[in-house]
Amino acid sequence: MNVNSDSGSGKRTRRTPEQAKALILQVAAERLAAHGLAGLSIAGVAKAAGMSHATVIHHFGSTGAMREALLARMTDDLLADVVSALDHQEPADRLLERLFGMLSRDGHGRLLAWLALDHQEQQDSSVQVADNRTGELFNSIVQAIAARQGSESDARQEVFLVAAAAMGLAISGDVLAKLIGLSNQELEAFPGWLAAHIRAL
Amino acid sequence: MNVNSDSGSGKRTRRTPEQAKALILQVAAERLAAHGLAGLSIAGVAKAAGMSHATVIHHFGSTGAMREALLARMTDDLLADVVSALDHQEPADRLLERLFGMLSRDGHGRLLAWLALDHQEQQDSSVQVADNRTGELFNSIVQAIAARQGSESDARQEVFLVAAAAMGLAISGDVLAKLIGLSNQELEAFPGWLAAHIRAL
DNA sequence: TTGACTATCAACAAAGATGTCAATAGTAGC
DNA sequence: GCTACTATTGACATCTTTGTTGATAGTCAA
Repeated sequence: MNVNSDSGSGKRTRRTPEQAKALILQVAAERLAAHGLAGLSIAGVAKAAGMSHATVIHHFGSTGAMREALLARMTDDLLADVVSALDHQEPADRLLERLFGMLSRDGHGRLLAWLALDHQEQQDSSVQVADNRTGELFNSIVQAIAARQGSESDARQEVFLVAAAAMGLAISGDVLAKLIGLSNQELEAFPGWLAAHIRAL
Repeated sequence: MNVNSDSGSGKRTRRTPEQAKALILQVAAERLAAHGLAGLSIAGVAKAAGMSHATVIHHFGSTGAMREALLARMTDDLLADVVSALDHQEPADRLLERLFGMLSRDGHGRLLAWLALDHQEQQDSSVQVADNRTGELFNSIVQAIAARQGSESDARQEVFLVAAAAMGLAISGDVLAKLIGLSNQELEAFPGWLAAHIRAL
């Protein structure tokens, strides 16, 4: 588990700030996937990374900042993946599969939702949950859809529907599927189903 | 704010267990709407209800049990509203408006999502997020849709889409709308738009 | 080698949440 | 009025988490 086998000796491992941040975020991502949101406590992450929690705070400033940095990194990955898929002109069903998959996997969507909920409660509008690159990506998708068919407003509604569904799927997909009686096969087929029907709109 | 102006005097207000539970849940609901999920701490609810937090625990057994009781009450309201709308044969767009509205209002969807997140992390499957009445309602809706058109599997996917979108909307509707560039008008029109296009499927 | 810089750490502080317990005080029934 | 029952309470204990601080120890440059 421990990245550093430092435990016994009194030696300190000194890293560059970049290395330290990268290590911390990597461990945090692993813990998010393994232990869920509760795994993102400052003490837990620090211990798993083989350092004191004071060090983590030293690098990120606060627990919240660390979590947002993690979200930013995961969102970077997500955006890169979507952009790459768009560049390679993958079909819509594959694209939705990727999007839904990445949001559901490794707790990304849950972290996003959790931070969004947190920010919603405080009127802390200074902190941005998602940066503007996400907005630009959404915009370009909207433009692409609108160019091919229908009005721009319809395109926005479409994208909004997909995005909202993706969030809902990531957060409570299992529960909803169970409630509705969706089989595992049907659940897996959902992205394809949605892509097919959205294309038909 | 305080329900009881008990503060100064040493008098105790003795309630029946039913009255106490009802009062606590009402105050909890108000606090959820006003202060968000953080407002559901046992101490906070108790103080707002004008009683000691030990009393709250006495009635519900634990903090988690109180929150689930609140969820159950809110879900009851939601189901009752949907069932009533179904009985009055309201058009689909009105129905979706109601559903989305109730989930977005008063933090209902957020509480639902929060509990879903919590339960997902613990493998605490003994606790049910939603009781089986919800499942029955979903099932009857699926049957109704399937009877009118298409396969039952398609109907399940449709219902699943709407449910997931509703959750996503409740949790991060504002953020998503901002990111996508959806105007307030378009956001309000979304339920109607979705109803129209789902009916066309 | 020396010194400045700072990443790192242990210890401490403070806040908050959850839950327990023994004592107290309403209330209903006798 | 008296008694049994229990809703209510303040005080206490415990745990978790976040954040601070002064000291320590790598590292690089002069």
